[in-house]
Amino acid sequence: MELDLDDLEPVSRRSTAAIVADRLRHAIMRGTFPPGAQLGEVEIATRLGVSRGPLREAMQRLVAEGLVRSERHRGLFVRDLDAADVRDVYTARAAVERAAGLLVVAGDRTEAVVVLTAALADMEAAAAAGDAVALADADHRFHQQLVAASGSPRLRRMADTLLVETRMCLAALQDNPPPPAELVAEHRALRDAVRDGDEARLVATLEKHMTDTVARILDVTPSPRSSRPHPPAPPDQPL
Amino acid sequence: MELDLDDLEPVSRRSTAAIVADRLRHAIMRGTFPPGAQLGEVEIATRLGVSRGPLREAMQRLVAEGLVRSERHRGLFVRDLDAADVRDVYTARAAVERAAGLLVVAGDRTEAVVVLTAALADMEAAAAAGDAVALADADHRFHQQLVAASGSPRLRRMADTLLVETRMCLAALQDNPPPPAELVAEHRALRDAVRDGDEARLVATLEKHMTDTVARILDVTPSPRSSRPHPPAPPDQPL
DNA sequence: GCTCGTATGATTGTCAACAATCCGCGGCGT
DNA sequence: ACGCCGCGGATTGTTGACAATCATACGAGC
Repeated sequence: MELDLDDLEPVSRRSTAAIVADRLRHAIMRGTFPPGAQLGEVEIATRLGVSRGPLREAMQRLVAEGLVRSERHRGLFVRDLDAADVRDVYTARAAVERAAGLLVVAGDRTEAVVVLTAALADMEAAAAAGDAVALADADHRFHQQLVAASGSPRLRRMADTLLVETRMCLAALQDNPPPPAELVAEHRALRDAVRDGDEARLVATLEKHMTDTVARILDVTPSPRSSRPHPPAPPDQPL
Repeated sequence: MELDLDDLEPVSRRSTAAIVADRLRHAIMRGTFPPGAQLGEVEIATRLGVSRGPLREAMQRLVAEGLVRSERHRGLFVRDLDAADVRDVYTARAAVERAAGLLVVAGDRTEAVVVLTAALADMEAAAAAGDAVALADADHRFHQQLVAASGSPRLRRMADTLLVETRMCLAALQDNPPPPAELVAEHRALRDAVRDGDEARLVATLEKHMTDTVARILDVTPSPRSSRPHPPAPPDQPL
């Protein structure tokens, strides 16, 4: 008796707080609000067309995610990440994506290969076009769908949060983009490892990708203009 | 010129939203609000002596953590976890605690051994006294401090959330406690692995602990009174 | 007898105003 | 000239009330 009504989403959309949180997350990710910037409640509320009530709820959600820092009677500020935070984000990402990758390899990986290949194609296209932001978008989607393919909602949520923080880091130095060739090559290696179902190679490639990326970020951080080869990891210099 | 004023917390305490979020988290953890229960805003707000504004902010924080589920114009409900969620919590915990354990072993593990030994002693005392809730508390603290000793704030936050969910699972079947002897033994093995700095043994012990625990939980779930040995993992039976 | 439409009660979503607190600036005293 | 004190402006924290929405119960119609 059933038609194909399987995937009809009910009209009851999400709460406005969730929508506002998404909007703000996107804005922070894009760098619209630079790290350390104060988020005035009234301005943002009026700009989004909502009152301060829902806006504050959305802010609390972002605080729980660690994207904004709340100082009592001072205001809400976008968290600025120092070098230690960058390393921390990538160690956490390594832990989450490793677990997700193992689940993907252990399960049905055909669908995963499809979506990963699609994201990889977008990366290649963006790299060819020299579009840094599209490249970052595709990179983001690659890792997002890798974790999503694991079928673990908790790993997925953690990865989403961490990926937003990753974009925050990258937005701070988007004038100094990573070499697209290496990036694409590393992701292709990841896709290949998933395709072949090679656990060990997937894990090794993933961890190498993480350490490489954090090195790429931190090496160029201290002085964005000079590209000296390898200053041995400055202690804690802020971005 | 400095006295020992290092750890003086400023008078400006945290926002009330954070406080009520902590309070609610504790209540959910203890099982005061059973899974699936509706959380009436006015009742809880009046009971806590705050208005609905801060309470809603705290609720959004808990929603972001995945502890409560919000249905638009219906209300807020404590998330009830089925068997798949239990497995998911423990796979995520395994990923996080594995990474944290590796960081601990790679770094200065003397302090970690101290706090882990203290938590282990509490577990032994609770086990000897037959106090199930104290045992669960000590267990909680053991894993919490293991991750905290890694020095990674993001792993710490993830672990805290996951540990609360773990307690939610356990609260649902606290009338069917796990055998204390095995629990203590496994944690002692974990502490020993950390003490000896044996990466491989630590990881192996950790993953065994996780799979053992999830098996303990799911085996007794279908019919809490009958303790048949090993029904091979019921597909998705709710708690 | 069953189903559909309607009234009702309660709960959530939203808003605008009030109170408390903090930062920056000018004036005063030393 | 330097430091302390108080004030003004602005922002956040909180509150209570209003509007929108949904679940339930009851009665009419087929």
